[in-house]
Amino acid sequence: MEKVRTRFAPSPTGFMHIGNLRTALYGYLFAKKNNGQFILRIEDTDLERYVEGAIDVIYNTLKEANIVWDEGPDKDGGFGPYVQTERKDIYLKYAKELIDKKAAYYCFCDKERLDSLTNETGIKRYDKHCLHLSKEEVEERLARGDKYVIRQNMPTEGYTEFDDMVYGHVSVPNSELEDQILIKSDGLPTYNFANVIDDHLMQITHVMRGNEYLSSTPKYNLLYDAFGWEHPKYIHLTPIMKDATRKLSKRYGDANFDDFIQKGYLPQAIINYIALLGWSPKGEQEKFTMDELIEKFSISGLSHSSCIFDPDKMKWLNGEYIKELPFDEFMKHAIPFFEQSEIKGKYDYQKLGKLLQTRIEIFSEIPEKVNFLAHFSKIDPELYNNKKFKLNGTVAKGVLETSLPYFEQLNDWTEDKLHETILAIANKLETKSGQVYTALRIAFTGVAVTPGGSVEMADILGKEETLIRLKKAIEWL
RNA sequence: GGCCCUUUGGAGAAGCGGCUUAACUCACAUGCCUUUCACGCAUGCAUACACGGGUUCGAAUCCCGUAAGGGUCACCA
Repeated sequence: MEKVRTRFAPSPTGFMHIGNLRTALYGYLFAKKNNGQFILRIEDTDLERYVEGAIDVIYNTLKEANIVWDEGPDKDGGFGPYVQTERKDIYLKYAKELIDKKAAYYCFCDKERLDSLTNETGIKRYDKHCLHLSKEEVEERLARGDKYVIRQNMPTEGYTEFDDMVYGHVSVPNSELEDQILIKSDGLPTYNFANVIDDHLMQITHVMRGNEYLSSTPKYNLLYDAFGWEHPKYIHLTPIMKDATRKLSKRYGDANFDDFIQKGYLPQAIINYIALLGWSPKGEQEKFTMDELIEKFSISGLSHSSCIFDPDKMKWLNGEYIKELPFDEFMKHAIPFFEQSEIKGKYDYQKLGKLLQTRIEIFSEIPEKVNFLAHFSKIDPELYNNKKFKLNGTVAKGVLETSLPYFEQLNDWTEDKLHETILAIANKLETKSGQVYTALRIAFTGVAVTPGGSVEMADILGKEETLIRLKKAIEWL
């Protein structure tokens, strides 16, 4: 088999959408699976949509996601340049070749005439008006400097067919194909044209892209045919939806890679999750490293139908990744979120981190999980009610009063000693230790749910503050 | 509207004519563990093959039609 070469060809519009990232991922996985190359090409032919710094967003996202390109604007593999605006002259040359072959023609129609072509259903289709211009007239108008575009001359009858590696055989009537513009009046190629030229020149063997291109694929093949070039293999990917009828898009918010990173998702978790969206591996494994993804990836696992992005499942996966992070790695991600919380600068982040690592699925949950520490106000006696430990406000009061002197006398304020102390208190009271633990935990924190038990809480609060809180809690009872 | 594509429980999906009284994962529920919550482990719920016709001894799996959803019909990609 020939060497596999795939490409990711984003437009620099400023964001890396999850759907785009998935397209890049699959292209990368497929290339690497087949020991091939993955090429990054920048499609910036739409000057109006160009956003400053957008190329860096693409670079950074791919790097964070661990998708490495073998060739690209910054990495010449002999097929450059890899930025379309830098290839402007190439396209024009090929367009002229097509004109010589009568597969394309100059068109001078202005916007008004084009608008007048609109039919009763509101759909306009170019009527090949300029195809019939005489050679002399064309040359005269060109010499005069008239604005022009170059259009592809489509057949009007018959069918154009192709085989897609996921959808199978697709057949489209040629009457549906418009004489699309190849070169715009600003001299730059349209996406459709530049794509064909570049994919051929860069020797791309497999074209992976969203299935919005499925119905225009015949146009591409007609272009390849006109040049006498071999078609690439096509792999069209289903869209990722927000719900049954709406596509996931940045307009509906938060579908960008960066947004997820900022919320505290791990790049590998995002990659793992989107790999599973629209592709399913053979076995039952769902958690994969990039290398495993490369090894397992196959076109046959690609889905035919659109899928709905499930934030819950991505969260769960992210939680799995968080749990297996080495602790110091976990803390590196966690610290910025502690800094954003209300306990900023107070309490031991390390100790809290230990408790939190199995309790969060995304890092941004940290503030809401620790903010309670910054508040301590009158505790509702109802909070002490606990059937299992035969606990209520009255019982709790006794437990707390008995406990106070024990803690006051405890100088070695460590988890081990705290445990011993609590056991001693339970012993003294002749009650279950759980009753003491629970009463104290409520007294120390004032909330029903905490990320750790009474010992951990006391340890984090420190002796001084623990005693203050304990005394207050007794008062409130 | 024309054309193209798609259709398995709430979500992702396996299934490729008999092994399917339809796997697995998330979500949800319950139990165990346990000083709360969570983790972990176990069980369960959902009672899902869009609908209608065929073909076949036999269909989620093949064929046709209908419906619904998506895409496309730009000097945007």
